[in-house]
Amino acid sequence: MQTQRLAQIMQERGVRRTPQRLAVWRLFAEEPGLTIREAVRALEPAGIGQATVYRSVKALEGAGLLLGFPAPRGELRYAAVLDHVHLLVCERCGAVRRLHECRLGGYEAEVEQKTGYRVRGHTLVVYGLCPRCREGGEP
Amino acid sequence: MQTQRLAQIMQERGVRRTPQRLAVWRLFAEEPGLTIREAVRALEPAGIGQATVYRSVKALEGAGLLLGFPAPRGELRYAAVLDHVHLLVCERCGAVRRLHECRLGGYEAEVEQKTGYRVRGHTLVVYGLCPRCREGGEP
DNA sequence: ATTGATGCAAATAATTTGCACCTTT
DNA sequence: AAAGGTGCAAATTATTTGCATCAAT
Repeated sequence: MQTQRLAQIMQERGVRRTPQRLAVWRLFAEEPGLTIREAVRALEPAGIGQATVYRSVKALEGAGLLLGFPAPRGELRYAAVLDHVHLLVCERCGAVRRLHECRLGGYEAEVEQKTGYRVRGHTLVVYGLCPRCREGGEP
Repeated sequence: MQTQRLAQIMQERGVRRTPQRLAVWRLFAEEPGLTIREAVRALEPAGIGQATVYRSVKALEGAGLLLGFPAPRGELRYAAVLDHVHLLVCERCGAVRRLHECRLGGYEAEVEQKTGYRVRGHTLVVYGLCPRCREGGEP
């Protein structure tokens, strides 16, 4: 995968590159939309302690390598991010897809002008029903 | 405030209009960017129990009247929403502003076409530094 | 009247911390 | 070496639940 670029970014941003953090990131890259708790369970067999998972998520999130987003039921779920990612989330079954177009470059500049904020990035999550759930089938 | 429209939406969506829920909504309208826990503390003097606050937040969120968004430090914070709202969040001090333009109508339609999802809405959170924090002053 | 909401207190689950030891830089 | 990360178990916080009672439709 883009392990290359990942390592580079970690170095640039002063986040130590440990096997545990790589494992955490890879998990969220393979299965975007997991809960931290779910990640803890998934990584337990690999001998990674829960405290480490929590700490890694924070470190990676702080470095912009993981994106948290609120999911139905008030859960906070995460997805791995390298550059810029928009997500499409099914409200019924929780499926997560990535969207690759971004129309917001100009918008960000405009916001900077109007508000005086220094904009660093944004999070866009589009919600709806995936094709299967539209049909009313089981999630 | 738009208590009018709020009541209407609650009725339409089958959410009972109780004084507690109105109080919860109003709090998040006045101070967007609170944590549920912070709301619990704020509403305690009014005699609203914590279980009620948690349940109200879920109900209002389900009805699209409250929007959750991930804040720095992995916290999930909420803001009141009537129609469609975009948020601008300061990563340093946590200040929250509303943004009123939305360029994403066409984008949603396009996503529906390309993905087969039925899109219901979206959440946009723009992150950055507010004017005060840009200067490096205390939050 | 019926159905659903509230408060309280207790139960459960999620997250953080202290510490000795091991890894990255 | 120095700085920081890890695992474990314990401690702390956050969230949910059961139940009797009350309020909204």
